[in-house]
Amino acid sequence: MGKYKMNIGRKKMTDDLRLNMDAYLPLREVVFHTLRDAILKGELEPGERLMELHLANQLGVSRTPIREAIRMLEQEGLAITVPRRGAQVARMTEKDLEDVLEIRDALDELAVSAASRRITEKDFKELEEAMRQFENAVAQGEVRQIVEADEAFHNVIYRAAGNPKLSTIVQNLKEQMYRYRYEYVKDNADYEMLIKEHKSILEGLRRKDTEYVKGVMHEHLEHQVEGVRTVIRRQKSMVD
Amino acid sequence: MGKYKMNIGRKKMTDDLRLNMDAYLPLREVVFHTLRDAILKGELEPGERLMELHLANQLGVSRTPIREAIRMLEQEGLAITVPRRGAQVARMTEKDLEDVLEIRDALDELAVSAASRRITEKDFKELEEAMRQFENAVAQGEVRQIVEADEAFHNVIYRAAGNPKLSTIVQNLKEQMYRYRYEYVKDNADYEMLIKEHKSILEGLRRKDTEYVKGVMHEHLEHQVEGVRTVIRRQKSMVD
DNA sequence: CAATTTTATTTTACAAATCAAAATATAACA
DNA sequence: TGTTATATTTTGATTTGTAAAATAAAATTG
Repeated sequence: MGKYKMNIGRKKMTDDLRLNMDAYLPLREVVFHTLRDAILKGELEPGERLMELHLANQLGVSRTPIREAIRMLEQEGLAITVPRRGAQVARMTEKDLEDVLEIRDALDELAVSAASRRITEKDFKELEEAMRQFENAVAQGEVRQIVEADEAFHNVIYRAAGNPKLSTIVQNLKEQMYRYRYEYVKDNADYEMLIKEHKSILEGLRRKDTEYVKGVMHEHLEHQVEGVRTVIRRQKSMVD
Repeated sequence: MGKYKMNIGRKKMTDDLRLNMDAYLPLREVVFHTLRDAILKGELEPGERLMELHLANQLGVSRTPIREAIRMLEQEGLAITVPRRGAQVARMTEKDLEDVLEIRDALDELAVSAASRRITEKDFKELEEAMRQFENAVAQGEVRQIVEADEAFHNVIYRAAGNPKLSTIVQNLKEQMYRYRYEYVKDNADYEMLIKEHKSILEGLRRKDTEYVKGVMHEHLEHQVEGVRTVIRRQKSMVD
């Protein structure tokens, strides 16, 4: 069974990747972050091949740091590699999406109940600030900013939960659907509803009404599922 | 601040690591699994340095696959690396333990409720088999077997939940405390209670009494926390 | 003799060149 | 046209070399 024959991306490879060298970090880290960003922003598309030599030339480094960065991406689930075939940007199926969101739902519950216990006044200030940013971004229609402000809002909550490992895991889960989420926010999102939900979450946290916040959070996530599902369906139908 | 001066392990490095070459896998994968097993079994102790050249000589490979394997361990949280200082086996603090278990608790809840919905008769058979194995191992006092049977029992449940990503994450969380758990099972565990709890879980799943199973599972985990906490305290006091 | 400075050694980080093996693309042929 | 043979590309792994940082050892000085 030539099961390797199918599903091998052969798409164009983005020409413009640049390293951000200002930080003093091991090259592999810089490469890792560069590639990850490119994947999350969609510059490197799902299925696109990650060829060592090509990337090395493009980024002006040797194959060594490229290879190490790919191992890291692989472990994060952003790339998958087939022996002797190399790596490609991970695709996401609807099932993958559902699995990820099932987990996020559980972890959001944890985050919310831990956060309602541990949240400080400083955190509330940050939440309010993130909300303002979000509303501003919506007003200006800046998709990138909208996504980032939403990100910031939720990160405050995860941080307030006081469990760094939780933040890391959720961050990783988010990353796996980031590219789709961007599309979703751009085309399908009901911003007004999102704003309302953020307000409810904030307010519920203030009242320490954990169950209520859990509920809102769950809905909030549910809306994303639908949006992202649409995007994935669309992408899939483009491939066929 | 010479903050790098402290906490650098300078322990002996195990002499006997062997590669298991029978599987046809990229060398980096074989190395990765070899090192991971060594860490989980405690052959490589927390804080022990992972020196490329040394490992390369020991395993009879070049530095390249060693480096790539270290990147993978790093991403799994089993090793930490400081630039220009190299990698060492990750240590775990009590706080780390609590964080991990807080997450596992949440994911166990998810696993249990998903599993009670999706579990099949075949899964039940496997659960029963794992229970038998566990009881046998207890009867014979084989610690390694006990741990493995317990592992198997819980893995059936995670698998029954039908969410592979959940399994992966939980697996990873478990790994981070595996070395301590082994010690705990050896010295502190109340086997009879564990057996009872397994029975209750199985029975609860049969009755599809999700809330009940969640409760037992929670207790089950709680007991582990205490045991592992003891081990960590002991290890810590040995370092000071 | 202790504390500091200098020197040497070790180790990581990265590059580059090389080779085998597998996968992919191309050309030749029936 | 479809299959087979050939060439090319790409990964996997090794080896060698070099620079820079960290660590250990030796020399120096107060």
